[in-house]
Amino acid sequence: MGFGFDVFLQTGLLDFYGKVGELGLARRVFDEMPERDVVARNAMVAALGMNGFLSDARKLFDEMSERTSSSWNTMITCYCKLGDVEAARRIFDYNPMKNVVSWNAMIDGYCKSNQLMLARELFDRAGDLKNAVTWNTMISGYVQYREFGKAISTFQQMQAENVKPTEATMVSLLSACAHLGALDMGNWIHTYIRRQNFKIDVFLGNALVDMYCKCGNMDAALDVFRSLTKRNAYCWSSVIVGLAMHGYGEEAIATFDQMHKEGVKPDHVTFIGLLSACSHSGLVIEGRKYFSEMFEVYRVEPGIEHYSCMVDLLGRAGLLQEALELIKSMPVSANAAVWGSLLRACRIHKDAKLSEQVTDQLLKLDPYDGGNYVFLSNVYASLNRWDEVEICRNLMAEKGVHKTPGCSLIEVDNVVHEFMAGDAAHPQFAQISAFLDDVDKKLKVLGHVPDMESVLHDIDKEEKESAVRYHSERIAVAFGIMSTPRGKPIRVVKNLRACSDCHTVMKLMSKLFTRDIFVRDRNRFHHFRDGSCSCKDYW
DNA sequence: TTAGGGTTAG
Repeated sequence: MGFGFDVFLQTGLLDFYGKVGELGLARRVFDEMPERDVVARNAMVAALGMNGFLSDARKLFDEMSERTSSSWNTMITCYCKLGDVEAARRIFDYNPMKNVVSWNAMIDGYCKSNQLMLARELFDRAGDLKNAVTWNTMISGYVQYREFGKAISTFQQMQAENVKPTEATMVSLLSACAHLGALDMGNWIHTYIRRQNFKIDVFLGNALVDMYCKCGNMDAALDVFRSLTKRNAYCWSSVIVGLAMHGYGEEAIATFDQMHKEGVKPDHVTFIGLLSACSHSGLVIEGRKYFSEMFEVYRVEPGIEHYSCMVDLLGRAGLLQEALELIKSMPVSANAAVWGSLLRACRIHKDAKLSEQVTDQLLKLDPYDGGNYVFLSNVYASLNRWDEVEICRNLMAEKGVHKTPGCSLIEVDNVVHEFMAGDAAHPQFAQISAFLDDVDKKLKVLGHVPDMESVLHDIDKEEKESAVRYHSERIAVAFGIMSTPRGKPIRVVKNLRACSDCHTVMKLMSKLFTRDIFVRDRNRFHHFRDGSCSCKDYW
């Protein structure tokens, strides 16, 4: 008995070392084992493969006189994790002991290598063999590639086939809701979680917190957060990012201090949240302090996103020179996002001279770099340099880069409706359009003059006006007001930043219709109420 | 005791 128990313990230790990346220690345990059964060999194959020694893993696997289904599945997983999905597929096809784990590992391998079609093909071929993990793999694959609608429809299919969802299913679905801003569905999932008595661990807890933050219900997010018995850096970061998005700068800082007190180490995402919180609330002194502490105290290396937050913070506060100095001191060269932050600040503070200088810097960026096309084209357009705009657009077409079209989402009666800028595809578009015309007339009476600054197309004034009116968030909000009961808050998610004219119109609409309007743009939440916005026009 | 699914930002 004693002998067998030793092997049992040693195998556990070997597995542990393999999983925490201590391959040397794993090897030593393996070499010193008096008896190596198939379980120990499987664990060693996994330890080698997962730590990058695929050929050693393969050699050990090939030498095994006896194999279990785990042996085969370990090889499939190792090949997938190291990016050789074709090799994994060859093992999968050849595997004489194929079981549901083999299918799941292979489907996940396709998902993780951005081959969703192949994943779905296998998923469909798996037929009745599928278990909850198979479904979860497919659903999380869709969420990872931002196919949120497909994730939800796959979940509905899972329910139709009477497969019981698990905590992992809920985590993926909540992530989809967070991205879509689908609060009603998120609430439904939370209720479902309670009814099923699912265990709310750090994964599920964080998914709930994040969903409530991103869907604009900060109170519910904090309720869940406070109820968690265990919180990791993800949970803290989600709350801090959430508070930042809602413009609660002081609260974000207090939360960060609490995180520090509880001994949870912040990561780079935590600092993105913290610094953007300072930025949204104009907390310059605090922002400077945390930026310098992030490496000195917390050993988190500032990345370009953190510099971007700081440029934004300093720029908004009118410290344009300091922002410029910071850009010059960056260890990596600035990208369009960083220069763009400074350019926005120049516009707010009406510094034409620096604006010109920054524009020059922007124009020096590589036009062949995909990320720069759109920004450059807008800069040229603002200077009325239409030839260059044309060149940028042609380059974009040539390279197959397309400008991200403005897109807004709104959930009405458990259905997420999607609107693109100037989009006439929605079945109720005629009514929406008439409604917006009517709103326009009312706003003109109130003295609203459309601001065309953010419509950078070489078109005449009248066309510009209609292009503004049909920005996606405006269509979505109009649709929301038309299709929901009086007094119900409107919640819209937009993929880009709100333009200044839409921002003004939203304020007026919140007063005109006595509605709370929440718009989550790329940067933060705007809560429009009674003619003003929670961002205090500072965004 | 060995094999498969889950979270923050971009």
